[in-house]
Amino acid sequence: MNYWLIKSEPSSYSWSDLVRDGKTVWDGVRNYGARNHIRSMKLGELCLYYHSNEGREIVGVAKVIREAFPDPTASDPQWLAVEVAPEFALENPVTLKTLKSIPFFGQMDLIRLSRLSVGKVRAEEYKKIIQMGGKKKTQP
DNA sequence: GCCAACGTTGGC
DNA sequence: GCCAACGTTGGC
Repeated sequence: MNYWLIKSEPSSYSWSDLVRDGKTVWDGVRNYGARNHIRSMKLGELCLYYHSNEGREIVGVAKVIREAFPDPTASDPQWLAVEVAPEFALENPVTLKTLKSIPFFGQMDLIRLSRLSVGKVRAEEYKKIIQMGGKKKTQP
């Protein structure tokens, strides 16, 4: 079981958009590192959902409901997409600032490679973030 | 709005 | 194959 972190600017597609839609195709990734991560995503694996630029915080967790397939928005079939659905929201979003202030999280892709749109998350990191944020029971 | 980090492109 | 120029992303 792997854990991931997927980034989106709320102005283009926010967590609440995902909740409203029930699921979405995670497309538009045009970076080799991120693409490799998408390729390793397995059905049922969980992704921290991070809002970049506005908010700069992890707001919820999404689940992979379809494994990698050619990105329908790309003309080149090498680019891949997955499909994700909302799993649960966080009671208290965990901000980038908080993560940066705790040395434990210093190894995260999110911190080290700030431009990577799909990053890997260690199980311990995932657990701690959920602990800190708290599962929201009424969502989605 | 600025700038650092990083990826991509193109000239040589 | 190197490297400068340029574009994009994302934090601040």
